[in-house]
Amino acid sequence: MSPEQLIIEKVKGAIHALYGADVPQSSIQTQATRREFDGDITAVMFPFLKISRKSPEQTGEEIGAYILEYSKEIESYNVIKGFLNLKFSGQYWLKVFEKISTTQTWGEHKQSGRTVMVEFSSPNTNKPLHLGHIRNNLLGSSVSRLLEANGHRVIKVNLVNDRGIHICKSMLAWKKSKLGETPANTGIKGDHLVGKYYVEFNNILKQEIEELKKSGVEESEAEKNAPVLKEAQEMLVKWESGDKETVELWRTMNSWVYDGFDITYKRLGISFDKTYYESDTYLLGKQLVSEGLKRAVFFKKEDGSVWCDLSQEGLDEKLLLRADGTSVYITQDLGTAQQRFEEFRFDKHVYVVGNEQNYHFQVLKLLLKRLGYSWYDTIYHLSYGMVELPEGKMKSREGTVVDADDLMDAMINTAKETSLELGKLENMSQNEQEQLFNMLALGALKYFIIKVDPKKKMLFDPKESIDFNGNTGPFIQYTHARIRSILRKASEQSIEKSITGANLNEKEIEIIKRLNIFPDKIKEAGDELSPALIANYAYELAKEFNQYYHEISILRESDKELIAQRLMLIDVISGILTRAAAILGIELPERM
RNA sequence: GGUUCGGUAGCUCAGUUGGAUAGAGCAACAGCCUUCUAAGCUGUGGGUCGUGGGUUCGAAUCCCGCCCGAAUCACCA
Repeated sequence: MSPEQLIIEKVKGAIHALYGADVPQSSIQTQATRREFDGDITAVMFPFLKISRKSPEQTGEEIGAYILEYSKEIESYNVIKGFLNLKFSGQYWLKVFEKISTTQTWGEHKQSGRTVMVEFSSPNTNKPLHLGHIRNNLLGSSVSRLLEANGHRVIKVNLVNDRGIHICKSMLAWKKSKLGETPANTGIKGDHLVGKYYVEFNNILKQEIEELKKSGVEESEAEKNAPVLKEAQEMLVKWESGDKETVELWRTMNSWVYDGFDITYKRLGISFDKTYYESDTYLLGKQLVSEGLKRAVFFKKEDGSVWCDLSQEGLDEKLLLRADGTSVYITQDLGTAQQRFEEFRFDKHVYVVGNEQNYHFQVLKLLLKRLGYSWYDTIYHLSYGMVELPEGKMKSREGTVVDADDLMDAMINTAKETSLELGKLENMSQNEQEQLFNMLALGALKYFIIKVDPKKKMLFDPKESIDFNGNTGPFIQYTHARIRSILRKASEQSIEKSITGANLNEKEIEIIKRLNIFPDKIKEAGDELSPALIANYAYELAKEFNQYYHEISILRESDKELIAQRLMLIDVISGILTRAAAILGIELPERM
């Protein structure tokens, strides 16, 4: 039972004994006592005044006195205004500490028997991954681990958008260049090479539009009628009709991209249980639409296109099939969702997709509901805000993006410079050093991105991201390295760690309280699908340790029992930090 | 215009089911390395929590109006 739950029981009992009334558990409000007051848990007295018919102070006094008399866990109490502050005994916290330290899986929850599918990443194959994708990937993978820690069976899936006009654009520009460039003959990473030709296409397009405008064509017309765009559209038709040459080129260029993506995913520490390709799924859903049409859930317009009227829900009409009978994005998503449900019978399906698609998912759920699927509400759109740069938004067409690979390289460089400056690596081999730089750089990047509430748009300031001081990933890594260093020294001197029953100081109790709420944090973060809560938790814990570190000398104490107990405490801290970091995907070094 | 989401210190962000004097980091300033790692610690300054009402013993938090910003409302994906 948590301290808060315990206090709720006690207060309930006290009110029953003192005033002969039963109050619902929900009316008993507790919170951690604020630092400036003496106590651990605070109960709010205001809701009970009608029952006690006394002042807030007097009510608090009476309840406090009663609890003190009948509870061995409570050491003292005080009342300030309507707040009853209760203080647990050191013995109580020692027991809590013992429980945490003997529970190997502290923070992990029992198997829930629920299956959760998480779709994330979902890249286009016409360009390399950029900062926005990094946020998506980091969110998706940390949310997956968070759900696993909550005992769910998690299936991570990726839906690769490998077909459509965008990839034709890259293909066309590549073909036109007649250079025959490949990753092998240029040494360029596959996704970057294809991305290069996507930018090239847009350059050609821009040029053609300019020329058309010079010859007197309106801008909007020029944008629609540029020859190169027509060519790309023709290419898409060729692809859809299975034209051998086009399909061959498409396969080749996509394979370059996949090789490139694999490298980036690996660096980011990301994997999937199943990968779907849109070229396989884009026709799915037509069946659903025609059934909906039969049952008059949808309707057909004169030109033959199929729509759903969502005006009742405050939305517009939504297109489901084009006049020529081909399917659109949402048709595909309807089919995919249904297929996945048949296959996995998930209890929840999380889509990690940017907030520019809020409307899309609103519609998707509504359509599934209209079609009569009872599981429509298990679909959850984890919508995250855009990543912006100090100069404004990123635009991949104009090449003003922060490339994922470049960014990681830059951060590894900074990690190297910073580490060498601080000069702590004398005893490390070249190989170990490289590993450390990599760990620090990715730790910094991951923490920087994950610590922000997913809903909010975030600003990525390169200057700030490479700062390894303060509320950062490297701070947590540093804290861990410090702890491991102490434990190494203790082990060299054969000092045992154990819980001896020595008195705990205030800071230690504070730390134990924080360790104690770790399982609740995991639960809360899992319910809200917000790894940011775990990031902040880890930071607070690390900060508390650093303060503790400066207050006392763990190994220089004369009392052997005290040393043993303190070693045990920091060992537990290191374990929890490691577990929290694992959820965030951050590796912690043994030394740095 | 409709829908959705944001607005907290100069900047980047936290803020538990509504609770006490709203917190971190960065930046600025002042201290702390003969001691287990100074990527650290301590202190100072910095706030009409967008705004106006309402509910309540009590509001950054809940409700309503307004202001500002973002995304979206395609026979693109």
